Amino acid sequence: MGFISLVHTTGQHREGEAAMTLADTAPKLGRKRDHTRDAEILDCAIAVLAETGYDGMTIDEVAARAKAGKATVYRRWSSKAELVIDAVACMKNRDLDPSQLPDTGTLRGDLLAMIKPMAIEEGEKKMQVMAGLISMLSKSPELADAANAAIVEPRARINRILMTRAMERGEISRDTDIETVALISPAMASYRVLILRKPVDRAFLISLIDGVILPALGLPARSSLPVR
Amino acid sequence: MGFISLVHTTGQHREGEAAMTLADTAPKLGRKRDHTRDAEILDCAIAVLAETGYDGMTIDEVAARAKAGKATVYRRWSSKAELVIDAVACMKNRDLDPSQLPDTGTLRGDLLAMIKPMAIEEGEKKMQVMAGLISMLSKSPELADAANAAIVEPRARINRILMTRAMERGEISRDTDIETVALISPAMASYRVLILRKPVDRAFLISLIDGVILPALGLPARSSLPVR
DNA sequence: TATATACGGAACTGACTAGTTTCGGATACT
DNA sequence: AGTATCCGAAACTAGTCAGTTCCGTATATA
Repeated sequence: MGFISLVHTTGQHREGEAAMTLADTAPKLGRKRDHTRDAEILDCAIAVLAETGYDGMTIDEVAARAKAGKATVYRRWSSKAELVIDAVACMKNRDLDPSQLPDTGTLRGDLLAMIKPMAIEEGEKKMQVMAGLISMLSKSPELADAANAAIVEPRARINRILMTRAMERGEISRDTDIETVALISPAMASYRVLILRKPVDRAFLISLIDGVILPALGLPARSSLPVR
Repeated sequence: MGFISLVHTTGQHREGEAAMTLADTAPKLGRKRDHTRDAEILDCAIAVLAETGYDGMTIDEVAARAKAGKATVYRRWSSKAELVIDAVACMKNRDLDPSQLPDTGTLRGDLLAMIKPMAIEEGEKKMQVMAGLISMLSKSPELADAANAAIVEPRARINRILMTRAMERGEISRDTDIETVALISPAMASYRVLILRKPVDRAFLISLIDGVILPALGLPARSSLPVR
C-alpha cells in the first residue's frame, strides 16, 4: 500500500558518528545503504501513525510492516521522534500539484474544482495522521513545525491563492480578511474529522462553500460575475 | 487549582463485586467511603490529562497529586479508561449557566456578550483536555461520547440557541443553516488551539464574529435592526 | 581474497506503568 | 470490644516498548 516513488527531502540526519563538517556520510568500504528502503519505511511509519497515533506506534510494527530489521530503521533515524518528524515532513510531497490550480473564472468554480475524490482521500489520511500527533505538538516544537508545513499550510495556501485571485479579479472586496477566511474550510473539515468524527465528503464541502465561505465573502452561493 | 465543589453526576460505576440488581453498593459494616475524595481525584485527573494527554497520564501521578493511594483510586474506578471517561464527563458541569444566556436584542450583541475571560479560560482548559484525548476517540466510542457531551456540544448548543432566537426575531433568514453556522466558532477556535497552537483571545473571537459568522449569516458587522 | 558495511531477524537490556496486594492506622456499625 | 471497610503509602507483578547488540548473509571497495 502506498507508492514507493516518493523521495523524502528533509535530510538524512547524521548517519556516521564522527563529526564531519561536510559530506554527511562517507564510508568508502562495505555494502552501500539501500536508499529505496528509506521511503518504504517512511510510508509504513505514516500508515502506522495514522492507525495508532504517536504513542501507539511502535518501531517494531513499522519495521515489521516494511519487512525491515529494527537496526535498519535505527541506522537511518536515531529515535522514534526523528522518524516521525521525517515521515510527517515527507507527506508534504504528496501534495496537490504545486501551482497547477484550477482557474475557472469564479471563486466558487475554483473552490468546487478543488473537490476531487483523490484530494478528499489524501486529506482524510493527513487528518488521521494529525489526530495521532496532536497531543505531541505541544511537547515537540520540531514536530509541530513539520506537521504545520506538511499538513496544515498546503491547504490554507491554496485557499489563499484562489481568494487573492478573486480579489484581484474584483470578485470580492479589497478589505476581505483572506487570512481568516482561508482557514474556514481547513478548520471545519478538521473539526468534523477529529472531533465530530464524521466523514468529510463532497456534500459537506459544497455546503461549506455555499453556506459559509461564499456568504462570508459577501458572495451569493451562485456567484459568477465580478461586482464592479 | 480548581474548585472542589463539583459533583460528578455520571455514576459511581460498580463498587461492590457481587451481582446486585439494586442498590449498587451496600456495605453495612466498616468505615464509610469518603465521597469528597471523588471530585478531588477527578479534578486532578483533568489537570494531568490537560498537561500530559491520555497516554502520558499515569494513575500514580493522579493519585500523588490528590494525595491519595492508588488503591483509593482503583476502589472507585476499575481502570484508567473509566477514570478518564468519568473525569471528562464531569467537565460538563463546569459549564456556563444552563440557560442564563445574554439577550441583548441583537445576535452580535449576544455573541459578544459570550466573550468573557472566564469563559475563554474554561474553553482553553477544555481544549487542552481534548488535545490529549483525540487519538483515543477512535479507539473508545464511550470516551468519544463523553467528550462530545462535555466539551463539544455545550458550545455548539449555545450558538444554536442564540441563532435560533435571532431567526425568530427576524434578524436572520429563515433558511439559514444554523446547524453548520453554529459550528464555525467551535471549529475555528479548536483549529487555532489544537493545530495552529495560537491563543484564542478576545480579539480573535471578535474578528471571527465580525469577519466570518455575521457575514455568513448575511448580516453586516454592526447589525442591530431586524431586516423585516 | 580480505575487509568493512548493509541487510533481515531475533535476542537482550532497561525503564516505565497498569493494576494488585500488603501494611499500619482510622472510622463506623453491631 | 469486635469486625469490616476505609484511608495513604509502598512494595510487588507482569507486560510493553525504545533502543542496543549479535547473528548469518549479502554486497561493496581495496
